[in-house]
Amino acid sequence: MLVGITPTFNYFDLAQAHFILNPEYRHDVDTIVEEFLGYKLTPIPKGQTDLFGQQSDQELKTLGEKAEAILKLQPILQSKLKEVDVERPYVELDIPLIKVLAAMELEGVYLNVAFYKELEIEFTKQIEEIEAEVLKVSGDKINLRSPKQVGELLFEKLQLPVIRKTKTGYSTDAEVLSELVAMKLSPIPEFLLKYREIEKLLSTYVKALPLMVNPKTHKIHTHFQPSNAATGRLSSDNPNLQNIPVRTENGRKLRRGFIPSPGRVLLSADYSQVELRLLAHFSQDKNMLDAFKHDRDIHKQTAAEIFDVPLDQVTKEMRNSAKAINFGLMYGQTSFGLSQALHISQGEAKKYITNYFHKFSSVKSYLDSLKESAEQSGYAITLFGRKRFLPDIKSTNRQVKAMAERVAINSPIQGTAADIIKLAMINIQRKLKEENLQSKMILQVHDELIFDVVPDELDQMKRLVREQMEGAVSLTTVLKVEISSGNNWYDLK
DNA sequence: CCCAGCACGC
DNA sequence: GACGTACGTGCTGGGT
Repeated sequence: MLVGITPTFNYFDLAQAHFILNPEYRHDVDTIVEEFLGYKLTPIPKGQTDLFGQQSDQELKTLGEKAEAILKLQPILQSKLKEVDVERPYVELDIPLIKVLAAMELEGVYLNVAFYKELEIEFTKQIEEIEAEVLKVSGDKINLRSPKQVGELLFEKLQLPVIRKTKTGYSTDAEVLSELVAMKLSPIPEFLLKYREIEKLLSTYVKALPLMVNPKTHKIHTHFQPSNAATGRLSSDNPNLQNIPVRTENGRKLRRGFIPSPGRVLLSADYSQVELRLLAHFSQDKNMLDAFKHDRDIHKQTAAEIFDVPLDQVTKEMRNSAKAINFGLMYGQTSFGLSQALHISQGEAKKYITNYFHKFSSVKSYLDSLKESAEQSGYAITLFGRKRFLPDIKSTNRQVKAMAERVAINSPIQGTAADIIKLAMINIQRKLKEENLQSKMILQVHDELIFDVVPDELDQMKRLVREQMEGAVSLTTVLKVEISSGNNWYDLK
């Protein structure tokens, strides 16, 4: 499509078929040929991948061999899809999504480069100020980007207490630094936290993104990878537009640089609590279904249940604890993990979890059933029949088995959410064409879609997008979508 | 060139 | 006694 070739027939996609068959593997032609045909392709020499340049006879032969292999593989993989009973996600989701993703990539998104240049100056100044402050206190000049040198400064020179070690030395991550800040033994840890925040923003986003603007289109064209995440999610790279900061105010500012086409506006639509709603649907837990039915604050509702207080007596701390439990549920979190997240004792965390499962007993039995079914069948499966094979679920190594059990819990939930938004994207793209709309879908961030919208179409777009996202599937719980529009990504909140 | 450590998102 | 929450991408430093 990027070179002007648009397939209009029902095409076969080798990588995607292989991804559906076994999402954890690599999906390049060479690997698949070895796996299914049992021989090795002649390697294509570096720098000879330009299909439209001059080719020597040897190069043509090598390329021909590859094309022949793909042709041979098609019927083999297609019957395998049938045999493994995974045709549905292939035919209904992943194949129709390919053209949608190509259109989104080609469309791209505008970046306000001048704004990023200003941010670069501002952040660079801050970095230099922090470097000067640290130098003032510590005496010698070190590279603050080096965890090794930072560790030596904190734990040898300054003799601060070692909180945790890594494989290679002292741990200096944000959690460690925060603990050191709380001890008030030195001003340095606080400086380091600030330094890390700003340096991350500078190196990964502020300096990097302007370099990714295409000189012809003046837009950023991310690549959506449809076969990189084992749960069926998409990933985004070159650049990754699925991890643009939002948590800190400094970081969130970067979203002001993502702007609509001239004369247009951005529109975002995100699924509210989609994974917890899926958990409610799958488990059929009365308490949870009821909370969503009345569109209550799910974390507050959970807190009221586990702390056994009326809704209006739920404190911020109680809600926060409940939120951590809800979050951890879907990942198979342990009492240790929860205790770390909430800064409480492991015994206390264990009580929270026990109490949760007492009140939400169907959730407990559902999560147990996921483990049992994975052990029995050998795979985890989504609502649309996407499978993820889990051989480790039978491991005698407890740690390995425990990891597989967490995957057995998480994959059906995360994967079903991915299936649902894929279906919504396919349907939205079809509707945009049917209704002859000029607005474009440009980004997907797992539970959120972003559109570049013609102002005259705004009301129609809001209605269409909500309808397609909320109506993608019919569940015991309703799916809820939150919509907003604005003149840049920051304002979509 | 690769790995470790770290940090950003959902 | 160790382990300890899913899925990703990408930066820098440091050793080979």
